Amino acid sequence: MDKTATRTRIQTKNRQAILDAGLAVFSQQGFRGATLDQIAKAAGLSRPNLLYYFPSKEAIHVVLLAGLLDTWLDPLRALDAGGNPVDEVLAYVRRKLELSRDFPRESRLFANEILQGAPRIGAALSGELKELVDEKAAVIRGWAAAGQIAEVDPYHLIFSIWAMTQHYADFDVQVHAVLGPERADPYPSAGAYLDTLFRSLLTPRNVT
Amino acid sequence: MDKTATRTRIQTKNRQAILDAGLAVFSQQGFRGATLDQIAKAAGLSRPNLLYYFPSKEAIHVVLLAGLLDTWLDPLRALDAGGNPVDEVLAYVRRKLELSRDFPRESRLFANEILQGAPRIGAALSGELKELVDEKAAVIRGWAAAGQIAEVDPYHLIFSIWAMTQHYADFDVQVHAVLGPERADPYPSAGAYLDTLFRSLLTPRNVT
DNA sequence: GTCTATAGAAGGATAGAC
DNA sequence: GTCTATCCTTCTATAGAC
Repeated sequence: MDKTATRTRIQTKNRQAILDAGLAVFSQQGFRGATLDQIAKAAGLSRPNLLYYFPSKEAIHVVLLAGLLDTWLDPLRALDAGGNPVDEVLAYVRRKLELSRDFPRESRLFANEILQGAPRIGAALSGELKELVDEKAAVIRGWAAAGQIAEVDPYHLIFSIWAMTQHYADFDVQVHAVLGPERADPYPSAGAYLDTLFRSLLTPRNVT
Repeated sequence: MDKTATRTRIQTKNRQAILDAGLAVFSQQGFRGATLDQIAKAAGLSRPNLLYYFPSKEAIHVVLLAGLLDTWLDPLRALDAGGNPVDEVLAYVRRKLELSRDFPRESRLFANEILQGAPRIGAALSGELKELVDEKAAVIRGWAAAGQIAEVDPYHLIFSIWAMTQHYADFDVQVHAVLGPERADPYPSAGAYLDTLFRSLLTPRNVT
């Protein structure tokens, strides 16, 4: 039996409203900084009613974090050892940037969790995440050894892709403050810039 | 009269201990997530005694944030329009990375403030910060127009430098989880990587 | 300057009527 | 399923003794 199948329409709707509100509040205030009042208000429910759907504040946070890492890593999983090396990396950058554009709150939720020392997903970082990165780092190292891309540290390459793409979601306020109102949407130009940046890094030259 | 001159030795010492403790707690928990108890305990004082030195929780936070942006921007201010373009940018990257290595808590304090929507330094972002970045962006644009560096969007160039250098402080936990215990200090290799990355981006080639 | 005691507000969670 | 009322804890801040 699928648990969701036993839910009425109004249950599904309210659960979803709470998760959406929780995402908004937790991603901005962090777990400790968020209050049930803020979440309830954003969800359009009373505080006790909210607790009818979730047993505790933490339960909401846990549901939000679960699966987040998965979504976040899907683009890296898609990196194909059999594809064209430069294209594969650039496609990864592009997909990661799209995630920041389309799911900025999820990105900030993740950032908050890491800033607070990853109390809830620390294990997944040194487990799942490390394994996947090790695997893909080996792929990238192989491409470099074969002369298909320039010699780079694959770990720092991946870190730099994460840092730069997530920056547009996490530091959104700063980006907009600096660019001013004339350049309201930074994503098109950011995409072009990152494409140029990583292409110039990876394209092999001066092969001896 | 310098206010600090009128303080006794014990006042100076305790004030400093509180600010240091506040930095540790605020940078990890954010403003709302931090409690006076945590700060007092970290400073080795009782809670009422802490409030003898600072009138409120917010007062501690304000002192910590004041001057933070200044320190953060000093390396950018040092970018010299008269210097060698590529060297100037690479020196900026290096200095910014050193800041992350030497003051990771300050970096995380800043990250928390931005994630929360920059309630206390939003004005400085669209004022001071934007002005400085506009000025330096014009310098970089000039270098590109003169063919001294490759054509790049100067704003995204600066964003990418911020993102990648601060990443090692802000996402420290994740970086260490992925690299594992064997590579405890990521900074030497990060410095080399970033040097290569921005050198390959900026070095002009295929001049037509 | 530091402590104990405590006020007063806010926050998480539960009880029970409807 | 939703509400009012309420309990209990945590939190910021103050009072006042020492």
